Amino acid sequence: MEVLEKGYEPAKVEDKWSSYWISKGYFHADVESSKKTFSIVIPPPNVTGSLHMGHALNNTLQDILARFRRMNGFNVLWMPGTDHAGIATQNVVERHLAQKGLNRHTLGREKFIEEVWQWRREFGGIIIGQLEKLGASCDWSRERFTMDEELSRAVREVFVGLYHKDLIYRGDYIINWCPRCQTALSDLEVDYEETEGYLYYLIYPLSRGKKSVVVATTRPETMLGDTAVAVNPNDDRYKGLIGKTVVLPIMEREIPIIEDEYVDKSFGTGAVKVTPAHDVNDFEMGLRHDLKFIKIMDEKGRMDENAGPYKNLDRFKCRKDIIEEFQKEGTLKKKERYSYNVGHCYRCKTIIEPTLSKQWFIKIKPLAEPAIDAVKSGKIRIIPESWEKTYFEWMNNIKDWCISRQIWWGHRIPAWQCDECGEITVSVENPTQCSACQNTNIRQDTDVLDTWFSSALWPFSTMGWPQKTKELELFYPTSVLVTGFDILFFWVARMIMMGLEFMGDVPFQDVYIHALVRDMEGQKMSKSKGNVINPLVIIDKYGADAFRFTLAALAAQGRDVKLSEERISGYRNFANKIWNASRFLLMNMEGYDEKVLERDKIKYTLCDRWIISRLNKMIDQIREALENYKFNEGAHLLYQFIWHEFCDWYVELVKPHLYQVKDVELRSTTQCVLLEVLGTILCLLHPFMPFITEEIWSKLPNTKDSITVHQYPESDQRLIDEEVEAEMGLIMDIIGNIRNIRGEMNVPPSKLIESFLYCEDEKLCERLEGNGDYIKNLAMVKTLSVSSQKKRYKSAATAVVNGVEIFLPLKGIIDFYEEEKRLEKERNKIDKKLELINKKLSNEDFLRKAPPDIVEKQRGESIQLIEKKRKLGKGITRMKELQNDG
RNA sequence: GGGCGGAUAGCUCAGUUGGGAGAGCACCGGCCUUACAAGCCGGGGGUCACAGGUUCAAGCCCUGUUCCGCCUACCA
Repeated sequence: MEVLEKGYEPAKVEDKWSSYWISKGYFHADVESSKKTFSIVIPPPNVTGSLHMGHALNNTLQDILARFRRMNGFNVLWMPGTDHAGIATQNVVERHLAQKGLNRHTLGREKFIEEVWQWRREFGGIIIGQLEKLGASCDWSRERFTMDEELSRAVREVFVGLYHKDLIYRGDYIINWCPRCQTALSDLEVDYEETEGYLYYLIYPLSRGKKSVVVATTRPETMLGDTAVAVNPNDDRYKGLIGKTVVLPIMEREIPIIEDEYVDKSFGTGAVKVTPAHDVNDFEMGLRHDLKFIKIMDEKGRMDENAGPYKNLDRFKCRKDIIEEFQKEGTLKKKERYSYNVGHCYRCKTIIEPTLSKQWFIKIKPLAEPAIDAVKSGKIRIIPESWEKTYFEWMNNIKDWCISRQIWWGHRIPAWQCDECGEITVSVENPTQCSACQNTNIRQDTDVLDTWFSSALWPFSTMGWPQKTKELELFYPTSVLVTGFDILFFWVARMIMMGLEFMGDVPFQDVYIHALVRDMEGQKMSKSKGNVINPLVIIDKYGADAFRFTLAALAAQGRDVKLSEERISGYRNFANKIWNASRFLLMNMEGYDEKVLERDKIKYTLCDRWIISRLNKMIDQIREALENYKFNEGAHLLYQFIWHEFCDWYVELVKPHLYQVKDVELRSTTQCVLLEVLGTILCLLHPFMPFITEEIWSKLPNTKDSITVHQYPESDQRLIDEEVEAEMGLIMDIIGNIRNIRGEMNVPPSKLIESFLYCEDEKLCERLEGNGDYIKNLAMVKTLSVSSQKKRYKSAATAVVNGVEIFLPLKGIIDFYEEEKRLEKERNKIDKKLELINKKLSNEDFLRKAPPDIVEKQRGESIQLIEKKRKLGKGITRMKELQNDG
């Protein structure tokens, strides 16, 4: 029999198993299989990404589900892959090029894209290997990339499909522009940050007369593009001015004063400067009032020729200069400190500039409606349910989705404009001529699609759509999507819309939304805060299993995960505990031969029956937890059972059985139960801790295949035995009470003492007598006498448990005064409980209205407590007497 | 402005047909007991944020208050 090394060293075994599982093809989803299916698509990490805590949590949970289902006989497909992450990747590669003194503009588009591919081949996708390290049981043979040819084909099909349904349009709209990335961003890609700044009050003189209007603004440079001043129609202050004009300072342009409900009378001066080409609201006012749209900045955020004297100035320098100019002219009425939200590019943090621009949009309402229904009807279940409300809130107020990006890395928009007639041709295959006039001078749109456009197709594009593949037939819709709430709108909602539109069915049945991983203080982990814990470092230090288990144990639904290293080391200890229990077991397997024992003839001891009963209860509870995404419950159940029931009690209880060389049958039975229980534990634990369970499993004498493909334990209700649990429970209580007395009385463990049990029930006496060895061994007592005849014990410490009185003669050791205090403390506790129960029992309403079983329970408890109190009282009296005697 | 979540032991948090207040860590005391000191045994510690209400019974359901997070929004 192989004996385990002392102490578990994860680093020695993890890689071995990772490659073993893959080489055996255990994670491969077979389309020819007739088994029921379970499928998950991974939220594809950015190809530039490296494993962070969010990934670790996300993929640990997915892996637990995948392994759980696989062991339950499902044909599991966990589809892995990466996302091309347009802006992020382009930025990374640009930085990379900059080190070589290159930039994309000098390279040109084609060369640059080749560089990105090159970069991807060299450095991209390292996260895949990191996921393997974590133990993720993805079907790696199916790894996909959003820019793969097949997936790009799907993107084009979808674009063309939507275009022909008039759900994609192109137009001039105000969009969020990042002057650094030089691209449009969707509303979701803008991060707003509260920023300290100033609110400037600018004086605009009326064209006629000496009066003027004062407008308040945080972005004075935009005044160069003002084409109106707006006031609220109900604002008496400005009643007479509507329809008149002011002269825009610097530009010397006459612009109208208009009325619009949008204007808030109470803010600033109640008069708003209107810059339709550089502000979302002003844009809409511009449309309503048919104003001019004057762009004053270029794509780099510099002032352009429409900015008059400020041409070529950076927008922030211009702001400064404009203010100086107003100051000089005496037309800056005042400035006041003001904090307001400023939008930043989510990728590079540059302040975004709302700009008028020609972009592609998806008309989203028609797609959103069925997506709302899918959740409303329960076709898709969002877990925890509380997120449904957030989903509906957003979906009901959804705005058209700007899908074009002015970058190079991504899916280029499959639209060609004719030089001749200007018509647009949209096509899956590259066209050679204009669809309207057949001219061959056509040029493809230079924009690429928002990365989330291709992500939205992920659940079916990865399975071969638009072809009708077996994968789609078998695995779509997927069983569950596991993701963080931060991409609920970016990704989840859009997948639902696209899935319904193109597959005619939802992309997944369940959406499990987990929380964010934060640091101990509850702060989001970020490089700038320096509070990042690197999962790879953690895996090296504590092992992937301990790490995974920690994440699962902390992943309570709807609550953030606050991660600390202490916690991880705690679960590392747990892994070690399992290791050592297994080590102990293997050290005592000598002579084990399962053939010696015939299943149905095995004579189990009480503690065997007890652990088997407990185990079978546990199996049901863990199954239920995992089926309901209660990862933390599952983890805690396992922890509790393995450590505090199996190790602390069962293994300790049976040690003497193993040392029995004479009673071969007893020894063999124990070996058998130990192996059975440990094996089951390992299976139950495997989805959480795949490596250590596989390692130990491989060393057990009664196992053949990999645990990865072993059947997940199922409970046998016939083995759950309440009577056995009660009886063992009583013995454990007795042991606990004796240990407690020893502890309180400072009796060293090495000191063996005598013990006496008294109880009136003769049958119980017999049973206790029969199981006396348990008490002797675990409570460190040398003699145990059980009797239904009450004797008088001098100088004995006492305890009462479930009608059984315990007497420990501790002559010379016991301090009567201390013992009296100990008993009194005990009695006080009982008094408190009794008080509460009596209050209930003396309440007639309670007796009349509460369910009978509850009342009965309380009565029973009351009787027990009274009896215990009486016995403790006697003990106290005795101690008092002894003190007087002494 | 709107929405969501949280407040339970020193710390981090579990706790759903409403009936037992719990875990891990930390702390205190005792142990190298032949699997494990990354361990074993024992112990102390809580007005379940506050105020009301429903109920025989509330950490849990309802109302309000305070404080803290997060999401979202078009007050320049």
